[in-house]
Amino acid sequence: MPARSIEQIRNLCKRRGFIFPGSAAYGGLGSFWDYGPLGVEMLGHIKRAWWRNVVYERDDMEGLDGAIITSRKVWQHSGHEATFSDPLVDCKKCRARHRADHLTSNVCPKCGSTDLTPPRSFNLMFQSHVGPVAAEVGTDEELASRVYLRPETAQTIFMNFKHVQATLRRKVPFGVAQIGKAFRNEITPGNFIFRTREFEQMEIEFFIKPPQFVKDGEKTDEQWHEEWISQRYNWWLSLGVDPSRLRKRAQDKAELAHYAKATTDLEYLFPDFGWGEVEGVANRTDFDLSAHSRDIPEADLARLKLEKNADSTETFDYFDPEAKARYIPWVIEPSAGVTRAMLTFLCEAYHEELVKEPTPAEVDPLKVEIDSAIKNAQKKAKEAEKLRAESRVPSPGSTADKAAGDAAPGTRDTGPKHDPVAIADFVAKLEEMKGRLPASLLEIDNLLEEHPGAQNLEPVKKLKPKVNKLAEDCVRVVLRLHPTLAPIKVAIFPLKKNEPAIVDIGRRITKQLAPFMRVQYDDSAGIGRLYRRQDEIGTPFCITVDFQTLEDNTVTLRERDSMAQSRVKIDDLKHMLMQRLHLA
RNA sequence: GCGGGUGUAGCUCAGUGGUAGAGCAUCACGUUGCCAACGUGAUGGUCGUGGGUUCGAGUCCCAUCACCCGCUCCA
Repeated sequence: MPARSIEQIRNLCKRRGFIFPGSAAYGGLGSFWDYGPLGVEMLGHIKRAWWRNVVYERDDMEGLDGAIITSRKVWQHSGHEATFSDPLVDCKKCRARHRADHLTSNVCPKCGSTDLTPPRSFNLMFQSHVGPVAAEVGTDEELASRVYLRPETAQTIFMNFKHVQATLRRKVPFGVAQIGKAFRNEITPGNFIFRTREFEQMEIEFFIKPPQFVKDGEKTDEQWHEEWISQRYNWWLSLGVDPSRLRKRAQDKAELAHYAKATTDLEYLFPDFGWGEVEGVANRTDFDLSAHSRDIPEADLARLKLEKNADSTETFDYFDPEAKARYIPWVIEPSAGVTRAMLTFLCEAYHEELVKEPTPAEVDPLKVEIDSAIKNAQKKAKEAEKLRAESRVPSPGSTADKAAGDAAPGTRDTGPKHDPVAIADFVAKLEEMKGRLPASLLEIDNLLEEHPGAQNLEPVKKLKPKVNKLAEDCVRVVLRLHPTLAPIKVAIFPLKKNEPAIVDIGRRITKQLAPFMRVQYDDSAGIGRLYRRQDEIGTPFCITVDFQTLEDNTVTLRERDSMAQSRVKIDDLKHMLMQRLHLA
């Protein structure tokens, strides 16, 4: 079972050195995060895995690393300066928020009020200025020096289309990959690192023939689009994401960005907030390359709803030697978030497992308490039922309803605090799980914590810490990360830290493996605790140097997921680990 | 930005106006023959921040910041 909540992941990330809140000593800065020693390793692994897959393993791709700070002109002509901002109005009465450009009149569609705030514009791009002089906002001088932190890496790829094509002598179809930071002043960041204002992208612009030049037997833009969707989908699966939690979803026409003919999102089923986009594969047509080009024919400008570009000095076209024609290529864009990928892999890898069977002496008292909790819950359910029946008598408009009368439906239930239906469901589940103790210990722990029917019940409050304590004693947290993604690859322990011969060998193995993989030597606790620590950060292998090592030069190799142990010759360690970690 | 909630040690929390605490974690020493062992000791907090009330504020008031949950956002 993967993570039950983002909170679990956030805690683990902070506690074990993956991710810390940014600017923490000064109270933090919203939506900015610092990646710690383990986080930076994992980000690096994600990026390398992606780069290997889309650049090294293909024969039609090149790489690029463009500047983050980009001329304002780029974003004017890409359409971002005009489009990448949302004029918003708030309804003062019901507090709903609407896009001003989606309202047909000056009336709130939710409550009908006309008491709306004036539209306020949120440009999603961070801006700065090149040069030391600060000019007054909006003046020609200010606009001349204004630059934007790129909101997507894509545009620097478009700017370099001809450079890459010419210097690497590429023929269409080919693509350019880029990994780098992007910045968006999001109105609503949140869900930990899912949506942040500074994030990292992995983007490809794959240049293909425009439809009118595609010959029989060649792939159309739609076929290329499909192919990239499945390519990218498979990449996520190859790194351990379960297909039941990854889906492809084609965007509706209304959802499409200003540049796209079609977009399919890859969505992961996150805890707490459900399906969330982790990658978008867009068919951007020839929109961007045309937008940045001078000398585009009127017909094409009209088709793409573009203005004539008088600023650009280039035309981003391509001479196709086979077709003997010059054209502006179309573009398929697979675009994923690195930081979002990290959250995805962490959620997917997070597991809690019962590794120790609680004894009957520990479980039996729990059963007694569960029985009394069930009895109490049933009593509360009956009382609530009765209360509900009575409260139906006074009609809406009574004093109790007045205060909540204007609230949107579902915001506050002023009725009895117990919901008989929820309690009945809770009781049924608890009964069933009780029958499966001790195996169901974790499920009960979760049920007491999460189930709506369990809230506000006194015996449950008493029961919860006891179940939780026992669960903690019997559980291990393990990140079942794909070995490629694990921040630490191998941990090395001496079975007895006061035995110089054992310690020496442990340190020697550490030094021997260090140039090839991230290793961690640890002698600061008993062997069991050392294993658990590594499980929690997803280290695939642990090596223990023991007394037998002194006799036959073998060590214990312990595998994370199965906890199985085997003996391996020290001389074979490096080779074997390289193989099993996919490093060789 | 608006509404609701939260903020005390790395973590989980106790502390209702009178000398800042517990458990876990971390570190040191000893002990320990493979899955969160034990003993002894130690480190660690201007109680989110700033202001106010008070002889005295973790506690009461105001402001502010951050996080969480909602509000058409998309990597």
